[in-house]
Amino acid sequence: MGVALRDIIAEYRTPVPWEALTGIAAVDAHNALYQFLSIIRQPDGTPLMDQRGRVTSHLSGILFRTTSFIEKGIRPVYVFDGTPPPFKQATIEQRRQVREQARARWEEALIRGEISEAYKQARSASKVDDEVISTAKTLIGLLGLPVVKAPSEGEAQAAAMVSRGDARYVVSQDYDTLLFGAPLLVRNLTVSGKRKLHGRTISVSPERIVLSEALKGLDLSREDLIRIAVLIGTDFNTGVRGIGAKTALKIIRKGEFEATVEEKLPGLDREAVIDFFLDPPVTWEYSLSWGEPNPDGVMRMLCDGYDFAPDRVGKALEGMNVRKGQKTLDSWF
DNA sequence: CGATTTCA
DNA sequence: TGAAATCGG
Repeated sequence: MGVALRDIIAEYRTPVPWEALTGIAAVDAHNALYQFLSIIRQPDGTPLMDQRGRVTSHLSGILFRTTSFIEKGIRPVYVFDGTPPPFKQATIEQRRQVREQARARWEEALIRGEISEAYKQARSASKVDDEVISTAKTLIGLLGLPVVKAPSEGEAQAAAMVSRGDARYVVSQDYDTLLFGAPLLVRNLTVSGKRKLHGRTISVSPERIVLSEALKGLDLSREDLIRIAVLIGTDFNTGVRGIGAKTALKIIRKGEFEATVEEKLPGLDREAVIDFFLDPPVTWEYSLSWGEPNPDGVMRMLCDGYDFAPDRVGKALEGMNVRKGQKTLDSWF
């Protein structure tokens, strides 16, 4: 779900204009899908669904964001998760329980007629399941974009692809990719530039975090940053209750990481977690090739399959380079 | 969230 | 016309 590094990383975020973001972007697919699933909902928490009751929030999100990226000169490659490491199991189980509780609370809130509470719980009940992943991959393929399947964590794979120079930056809301060594992370890469916060609409713009700048500014090595994350808690270990990013930073500065772990996190295999961040399983067996979008295939999938309105899908596709295959698109109107 | 419509 | 409201599936 992401490491709570925000309190020490925040000052190294800098606004970045869209024009500076052209080129290949390694998108943390799980992060994007979760975002879509959790946010694209009705006020009572009901997600977008087709007539058969299948969730379509993520398909809407991918379609419109991807076509918009292409128009802006951004070439996204969606990086998906592979098999999680065994020591992530506790986190996975805990999240499952949180989701189940949220689902129950969602239903209860609906019965009481508490709409905003229902929405909040529905968000927490979101799950990026196999169906979401496979339908997302199908749509991404029809849009002509490459997909990379990580051997393990998608965030690690995306970071490695940027390190190697196959992509310019990672797109994610989470800071975990920095721990995996992503040289450049871009957050808030949302098209509308608006977000609802406490019922108010605030404007958000893309921001970048350059890992080397953050490490230099904090006077930390990447391993130190990982140690801070371990104290706070990561996807692979629970942190110390009462220790946030600021406190963890002080502990690292005083050289008390080992002692703190011994005392507060007994039984934690800290080396295993640190090693995983420093040298995670990644693959170089991928090919980044952008094909032509298949407008007819997209229309068939979304309109025939999931009850999307042809005019809206067609309009989104027109923004892409559908010069070829224009005839097939016209035939839908 | 992103697109579209409504409203001041 | 631009920001706010709401629609989409």
